[in-house]
Amino acid sequence: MTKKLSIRDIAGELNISKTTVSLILNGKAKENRISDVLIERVVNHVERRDYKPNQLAKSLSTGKTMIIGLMVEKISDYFFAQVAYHIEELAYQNGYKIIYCSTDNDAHKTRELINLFRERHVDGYIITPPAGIEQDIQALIDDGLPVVLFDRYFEEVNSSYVILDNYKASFDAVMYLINSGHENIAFVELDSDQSQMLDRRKGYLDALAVKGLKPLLLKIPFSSTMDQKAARLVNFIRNNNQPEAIFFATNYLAFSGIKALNQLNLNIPGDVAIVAFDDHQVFDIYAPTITAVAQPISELASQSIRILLDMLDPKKNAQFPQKIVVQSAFIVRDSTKK
Amino acid sequence: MTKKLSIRDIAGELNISKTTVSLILNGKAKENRISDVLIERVVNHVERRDYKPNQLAKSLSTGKTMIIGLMVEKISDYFFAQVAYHIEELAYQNGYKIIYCSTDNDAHKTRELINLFRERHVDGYIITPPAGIEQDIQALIDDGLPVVLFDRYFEEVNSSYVILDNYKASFDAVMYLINSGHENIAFVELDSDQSQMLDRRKGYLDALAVKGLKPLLLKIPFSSTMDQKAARLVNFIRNNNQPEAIFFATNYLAFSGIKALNQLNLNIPGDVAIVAFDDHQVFDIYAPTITAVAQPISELASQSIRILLDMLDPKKNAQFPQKIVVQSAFIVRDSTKK
DNA sequence: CTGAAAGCGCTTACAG
DNA sequence: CTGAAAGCGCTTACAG
Repeated sequence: MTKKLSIRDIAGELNISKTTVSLILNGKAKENRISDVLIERVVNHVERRDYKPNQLAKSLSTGKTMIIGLMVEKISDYFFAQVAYHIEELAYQNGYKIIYCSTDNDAHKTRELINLFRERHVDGYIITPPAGIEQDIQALIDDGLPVVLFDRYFEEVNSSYVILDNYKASFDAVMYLINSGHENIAFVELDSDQSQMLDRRKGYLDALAVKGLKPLLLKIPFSSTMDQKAARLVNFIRNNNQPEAIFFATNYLAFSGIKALNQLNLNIPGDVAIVAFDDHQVFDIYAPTITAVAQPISELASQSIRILLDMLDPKKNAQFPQKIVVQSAFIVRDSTKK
Repeated sequence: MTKKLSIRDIAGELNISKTTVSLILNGKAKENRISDVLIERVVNHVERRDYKPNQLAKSLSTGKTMIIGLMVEKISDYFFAQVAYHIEELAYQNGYKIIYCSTDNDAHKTRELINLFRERHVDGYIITPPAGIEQDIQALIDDGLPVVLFDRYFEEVNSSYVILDNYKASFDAVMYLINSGHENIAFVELDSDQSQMLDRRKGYLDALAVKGLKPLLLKIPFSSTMDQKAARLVNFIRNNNQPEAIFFATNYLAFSGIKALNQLNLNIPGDVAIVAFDDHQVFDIYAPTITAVAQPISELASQSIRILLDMLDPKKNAQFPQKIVVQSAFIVRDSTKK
């Protein structure tokens, strides 16, 4: 392993000072009135020698790491994986790297991860926060660190965030079911009081209320397995006179629901119509295809990273916090055909 | 934002030197015969003041970043997302963080990413290499950097790797189809000469050869969309006298295949039996459920990170390169029921 | 236009 | 047992 080149080597080879090299490399040559000839000589030489400044040393003296911490609920979940993929793209395009991790929706784990990221001096944070992490987010903001919440937010924390208009998406989806002639419509959700769930539930309840229909809710623990979820659903469907339609608050809940319906030998949509919140590649392939509320993934991703980059760039002079609410698309497929 | 505590502050507050604090914090107190009393005083004080050493400064002087670079084909792909999730877990447990990125199977992009990681001084690399990146991998190894290839490897590069026994998995899957009475068995693969594809193809061809059956292959470009893939498959099935069974070399190819079969109104498994390489959550839910070759994801992940950690820890004194070949499980479901 | 020098916050060989 | 000092490789205010 050949010794890595340092700025001192470059300066030495050129018989000039490190300062001059550094200024040129950081685009501050003009404002220091360094001659074009010298600039070119340095740039050429750096290129020829393939010199790359040590980012660690750079970070230590500037205080910037050019790293963004991305904390999603679970990176192996299709929705979050897609979002992460887009955010990564955009971050790299802007010279930032991503360090990511999964919170597993666990406040304790998330707290430790935030501390790790702080120790690493990441420049900014994009977080899908679990319940119970409010104070840590507030502390980040109080310390002047750029934070964008994503997918959900906290009423009591005045932060930037990017979320879906969950209420409207849910309301519209249920209205569609009602207008298709269904009356006995169940809502299957996670056992969680996070903002996105609350809004989805509220949309469901309000839509039913418009027509004076009776709600029927099932809450399922986030951390249960697919089979446990399916088992709960089997019971739920049996014990509740087999609803005409079921609205699932997430796509993996919908998968469990499909499994349950198969176990009960119920036909979709003949016996039970279903709608999933969050689209999935497979919904378009399943027989029948599954009607879904689609989140605009690339928009969610690009808004989040855009806000963060704006925060990171004082020249932008943007106002914060920015609270972005994005609209979903309702994709009608066969699982709701009468 | 309160000024961050530094080791000099701690030393000052305790009226001792930075050296002593540093040695104690790095567990080198004993070998420097520092008194237990002092150790305790320092540890307590550090705790009380909640002092966290600046990792950047630490990295600059030690040359270690405690960061591992993880480059997968596409983080939003279910298989890679799962593997990444496990690797992340294990890395964090061992005090390492992960910086990840997707190669998109593109050598040019991957080359840039490797350079970025090098500039960042990541301590080690886990990579699913695209074709054409052989020399860059070799350069990494030549420079003494720990590298573990994953999912595929290069004949011509003598590196550590962790892969599936693709040949055997494929051979066995096709044998199962043959023994179930199928003769006209197609293989749908990616248009790629990477090791994992070659081995899967070879397994297929050899299994057919055993019984003297005629192969029927379709190659599909990696970068096509789901719909483009499905369209190709529709043509393929039509033009080839509708094979009795189709073996898909990846799970997303299988999804395209299912879509194609649905478009053709063909029944699974009545008209066409199917098997997918790489299991997927949804295969267990789809009606019919889909027979698949399951990769042992957590084993693949844990072996990869284990080798890398061994490389990173000279005390382990392990031998390298290590070449690990892991066995798959064949999960029979309804899509191959006669 | 350019360079010497201090500083970022650690680690560690060395001297006592 | 403990501390002063050099070094990791950058940046940047300051002086000329």
